[in-house]
Amino acid sequence: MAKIHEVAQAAGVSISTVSYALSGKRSISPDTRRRIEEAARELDYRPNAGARMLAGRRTQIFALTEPFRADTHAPAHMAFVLATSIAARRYEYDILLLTEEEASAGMRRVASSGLADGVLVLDVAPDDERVDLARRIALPTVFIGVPDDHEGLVCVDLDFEAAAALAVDRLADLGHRSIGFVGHPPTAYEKSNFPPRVRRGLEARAAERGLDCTTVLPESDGPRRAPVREAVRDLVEAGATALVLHCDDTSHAVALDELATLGRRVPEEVSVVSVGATFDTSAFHPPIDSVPLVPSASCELAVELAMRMVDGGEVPAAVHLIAPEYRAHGSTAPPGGASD
Amino acid sequence: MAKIHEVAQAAGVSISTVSYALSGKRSISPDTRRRIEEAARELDYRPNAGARMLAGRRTQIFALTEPFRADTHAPAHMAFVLATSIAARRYEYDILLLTEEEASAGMRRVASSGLADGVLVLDVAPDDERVDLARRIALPTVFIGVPDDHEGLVCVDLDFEAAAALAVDRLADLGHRSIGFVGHPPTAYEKSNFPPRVRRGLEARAAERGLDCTTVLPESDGPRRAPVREAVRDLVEAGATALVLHCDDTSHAVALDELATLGRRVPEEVSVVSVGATFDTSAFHPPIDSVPLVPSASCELAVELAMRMVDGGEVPAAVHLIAPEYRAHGSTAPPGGASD
DNA sequence: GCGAGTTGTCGAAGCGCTTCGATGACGGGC
DNA sequence: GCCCGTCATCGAAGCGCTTCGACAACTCGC
Repeated sequence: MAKIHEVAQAAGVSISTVSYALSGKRSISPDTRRRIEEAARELDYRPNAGARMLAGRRTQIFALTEPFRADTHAPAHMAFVLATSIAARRYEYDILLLTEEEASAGMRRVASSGLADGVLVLDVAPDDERVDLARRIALPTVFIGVPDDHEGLVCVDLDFEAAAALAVDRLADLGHRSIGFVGHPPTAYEKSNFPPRVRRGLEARAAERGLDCTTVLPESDGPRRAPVREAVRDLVEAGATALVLHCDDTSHAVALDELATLGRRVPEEVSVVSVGATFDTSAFHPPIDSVPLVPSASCELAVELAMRMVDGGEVPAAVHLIAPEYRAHGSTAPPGGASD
Repeated sequence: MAKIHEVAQAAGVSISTVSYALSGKRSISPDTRRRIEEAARELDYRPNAGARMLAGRRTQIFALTEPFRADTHAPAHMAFVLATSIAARRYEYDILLLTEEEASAGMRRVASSGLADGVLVLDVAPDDERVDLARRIALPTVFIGVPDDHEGLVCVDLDFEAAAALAVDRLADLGHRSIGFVGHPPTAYEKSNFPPRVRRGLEARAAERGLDCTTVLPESDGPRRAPVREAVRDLVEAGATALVLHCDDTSHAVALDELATLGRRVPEEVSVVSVGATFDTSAFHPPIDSVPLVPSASCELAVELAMRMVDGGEVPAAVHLIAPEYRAHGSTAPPGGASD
């Protein structure tokens, strides 16, 4: 743990010169800068974190609150944590984990001890307790997800309504007139904030385009996922020529498996699109079209907004919706037609 | 963000008195202490993190490195992260996340900037690159998991060999003579460090007890998990009266489902035990006996050891194995006998 | 009733860094 | 050739806390 003093000595300059050379906050002659950088490298110098926090007024840390609820979908969650961490590192920021009940107490603690420069809120519930807290603490806070009451908050999220609409448009454009929607289990529509948005967006656009749309929210159960299989069978037999899926990965696989069992080819006989649920639908058999969740997009924007707030910039309290993107993998085609 | 100065003023004492009263490092008269605590509460005072790091020589932060490998099992991983965080909070420590490639670069960075007091290493691979690094940095480091080369390291882990042996003993004691082992897919035996230990422990103890033991490592595939079903069928038809499972949750459920399909009752006709894989086997149908992974046990011990090292205590470089525990849920019985 | 502890409190010295204001050296315009 | 502006660098003042040593004010034991 070399100190700035040693670097200064090695480079034959004062410590303030070292500080300025390394931070770039004042101009330093090229020659001096080179000597300093060399000395710093040689000594593997990094500013002491505590001293830096105290003297500068940056901690270079964002707190990430994530209440690991019982219904938390681990893989998706991990993807978001990871994406946030990576996005933060781009700005030389580290992520401090605030879990569980600690989510609220931790936010308070971190705010009043000045441990973090900002807070990123993950796994947002419709009636999230962290909403009130965010309004009270004087720390830049960004929600990744949209709580019901989001007045005065900065939120970032995929535009789930538009995502669903995009899928509907694709199918409508191809000529489908009757589609089926396989959603999450019913409870998900109370505990999380986005499933209802997908459903709403889907049904609204389907109505607009004059499509017949049947929604099924199969219960989750054992390894057989009988309810999902049943849902797929019912929808297809009732005449749906396309399926929109908004459920977990296993249910996706099961739905495809059931279509295969029924002898319905994808996309020749049934088109399939996944909306706002999975990350990589190209690994399914067959690969399926999707309007995917893109954790990096949300997390990068969230971090960028947080950075702007830390830097004293103006960030309007608003819901920042990320435009969805359609990724074709060959699982849609005109009804009764050929692959597209 | 009240400062110690304000608390001192409010309580009518000097700042050093406040510091001592709050840290308990010197005796303070009960009356003074009360006044100080009251003032601190009133002002919602918390020592500034940066100042504390600088002046004390504690950051109150542990870095947690977790390289989110592609084959990382998200739910298990999350459970460990969570358990670590909770264990750390008991000592008033926070967790700083070091992900991905950042795992190594991050360890170096954190060590030389003095951002953390110690490092906890998660998701350890047999040939983990963090091993060398741990030996070089002058920061207390504890591995949660055991790399092949662990000389000079402090490691904590469930005693997987003993866990497997425990399951074998249970079955042997009940009178089983022929058991089947359903493991993870073959690749898991190269990338992770514990599957081989389970297998080794199981086969060794089975040999000791004179049991006939057949091992199958079914490939992982689609939602049907055909290989697992096949494995279960083959083992049972070959005469195994008990099944030891060391695979993911879905495979557990599939195995039970297959037994049901085959009309073999658990535990009357086939006993089933899960070893070192799942957290809660009581939710299966039927609930099954297990020697579970207990993230909290490993993580608590890891944190405790790290704390001891931070406090300058002597912690021998060694593998600290946690004794496994058998949890009965009624899925084992004497072969061809009644439930136990 | 006096020296020797004890106890409770205080002032001040850092911890390692950032940043402000000052200073000296230099160059260009007139 | 003088004045002023720029540029590169430096010294020193904190940032808010912990901790060391000092020191009154007591308490005892004899």
